[in-house]
Amino acid sequence: MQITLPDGSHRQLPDGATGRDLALDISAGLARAALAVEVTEDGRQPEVRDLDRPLPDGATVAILTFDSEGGKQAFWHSSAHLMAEALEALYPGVQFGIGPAIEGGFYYDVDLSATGKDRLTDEDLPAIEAKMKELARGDSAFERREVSKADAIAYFEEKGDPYKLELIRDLEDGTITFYQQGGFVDLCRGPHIPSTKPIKAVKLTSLAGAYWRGDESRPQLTRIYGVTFPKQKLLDEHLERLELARQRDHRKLGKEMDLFMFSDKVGPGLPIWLPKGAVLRETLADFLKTEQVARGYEPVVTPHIARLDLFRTSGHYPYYADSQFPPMLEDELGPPLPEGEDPESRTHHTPGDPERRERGYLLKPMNCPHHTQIYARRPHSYRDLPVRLAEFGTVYRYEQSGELGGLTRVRGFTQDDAHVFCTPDQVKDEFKAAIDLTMTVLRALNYEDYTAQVSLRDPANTEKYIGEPAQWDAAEQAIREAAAEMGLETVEEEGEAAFYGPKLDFMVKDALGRSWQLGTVQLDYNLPERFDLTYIDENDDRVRPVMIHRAPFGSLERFIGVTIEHTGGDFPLWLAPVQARILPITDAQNEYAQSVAQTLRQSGLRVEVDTRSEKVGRKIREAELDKVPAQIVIGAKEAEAGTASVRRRGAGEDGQTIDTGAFLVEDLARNLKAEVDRGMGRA
RNA sequence: GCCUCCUUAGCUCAGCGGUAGAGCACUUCCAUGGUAAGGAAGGGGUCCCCGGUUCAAGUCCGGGAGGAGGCUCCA
Repeated sequence: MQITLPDGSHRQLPDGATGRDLALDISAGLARAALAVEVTEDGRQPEVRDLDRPLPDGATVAILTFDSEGGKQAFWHSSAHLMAEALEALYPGVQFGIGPAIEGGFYYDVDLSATGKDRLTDEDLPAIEAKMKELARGDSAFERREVSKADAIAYFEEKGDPYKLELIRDLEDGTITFYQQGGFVDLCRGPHIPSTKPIKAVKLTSLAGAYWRGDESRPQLTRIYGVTFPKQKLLDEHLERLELARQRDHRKLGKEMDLFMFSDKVGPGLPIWLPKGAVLRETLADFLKTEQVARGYEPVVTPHIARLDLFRTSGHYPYYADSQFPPMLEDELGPPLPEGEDPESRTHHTPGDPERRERGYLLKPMNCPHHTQIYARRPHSYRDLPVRLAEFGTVYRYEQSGELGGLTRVRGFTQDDAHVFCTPDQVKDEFKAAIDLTMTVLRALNYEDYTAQVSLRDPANTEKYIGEPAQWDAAEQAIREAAAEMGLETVEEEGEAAFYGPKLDFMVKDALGRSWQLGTVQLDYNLPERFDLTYIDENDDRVRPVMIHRAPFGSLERFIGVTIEHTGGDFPLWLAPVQARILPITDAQNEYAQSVAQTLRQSGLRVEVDTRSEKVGRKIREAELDKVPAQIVIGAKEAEAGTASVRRRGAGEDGQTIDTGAFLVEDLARNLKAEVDRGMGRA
């Protein structure tokens, strides 16, 4: 038989040869490192398979080692099985859910209720790790076996594992495989590595509760997360990388750099912006406001609350009542309370009952309902459109307590929101313009590593969306076309749409690799309908406008949180809360330093003066740690000559130039100001 | 909301039944030093909150609040 390698070369092997045979044919070293193979048969998707399965004639085959993604996945998946084997040895009777490989490791969901062990804690993990290493040294092969559905069911009924049985019942007969290593048998599609032996370094990282099949109404299993490596050194490096990521965590940097805080008394998920953090917000907002003026947006300002009726019309209330702060009720117009019900309970959540027409106010969860009222204040001609209303609007959402985190998930946040009201003909151009604005924003902050996601309806769950299916189809198609015409590569995600329409989301990753939605452009045919918005077209007919919701940052909170991590706190000059710090060498230069600071401030720069009686070395060190981009050293020479020496942050590392030289103070001010303007795209 | 973990000085953390500790920060004094930490002295704590066990509780037990990582949900 003939096998093609990824480089295009061919190998002749005897019929029935396996991946291992192929690896051996190439080199003994590769055979030792080989974990699995990736097989591509004519015209099919590549498939990762066990090393010891016979190869199909004529296929293209890549040998996978731990260096490849597929190799890692097989390695970690096998590690999950190894952990399961260890758990079964330590806790007989343990029942298993699913145990997949994930990005950066693996987990297994287990139910310990039948073992007498009521719960697992961190202290139990080292024993499990030790057992895994012991079993791994036993060098048991992962053996694949095809079984009939009946046999599979019989096995797990005998074993008493209801979760596996449920999984098997959903599978088709004839496609079921078991894998066994040592005494442990698991239902598994594979692939696996040949044996447990390469699993040398093991770290179980955390415990979490996870509902069976992600369903809150089903039992909660214990999820054990772990990661393994073929060498201890790789594990050490992995842990070191995690530690470095933690150094970039915006919660840590935000505290160190004095950007924002939380207070128990103010409340969870309600960030408080400190002076330096407020500068970030305002600078970003100014940057966007300037862009928006150039793009035909008009600013508006609306209140933080509105009558419940506004949100009844918009559909936010009562359907999303449990993710909103409880309404402020004035009185109740509905039927009397049922016998025995505490009237107090009615002053909080009263979701879901449209007959009970409470009167009151709601903290706004979105700005759009308010904006519809601005549009609706007078009749519009098609000649007026598009109308683009922009507001940095602060909204409040009652996120579940377990969901809150730093600045990326909060309960009160400010959207750089705008709503474009346009004719159906204008939708595509307006949508494209919003994409362009979002990309401009991301470019200004040097974001390159983002993905654009088309968020679509969940076809299996259409009742949670408002509006007509035909409109949804049209809207989803319009988004695809606009993105394609903007040259944007997109991925499509079902079930991620807003309840009122599909959207295009810009996703970026944080320091820990979690993906967050920042910018978003959303298409909405529904609110115009609900609020009966119209314009008069060329034929003097009343026609529905289309609404586009868009927020290039998404929210200032999340955007800044992610940007802190993206930059590691090293903000570009235009964004840095303190752009320059003057460092007099001795107290004798303090006065001159103040005059330099004054000159720079008059150019609009944010400047501090470090007048402490410390050595320059100390002042420079601390300016570096505070991530001040321009450090301006002033000694007797500068004071004499009317100049200032500039040291840029990061200088001195790797033998770089330490200072960029002495400038006349006026020139320095002009240079820095020009750099700021360039950064904001206003050169 | 559920699971696991955490909460001690402004910050980072040690202490884990017997009168609260370190480094940094802060204050004062000395030193006036040219590109990443000069020296000395000093001040600073309801050990998250509420109960319980104990002669004695940051320390053990229960409950609560807040935070972290997951799960679920998501406008």
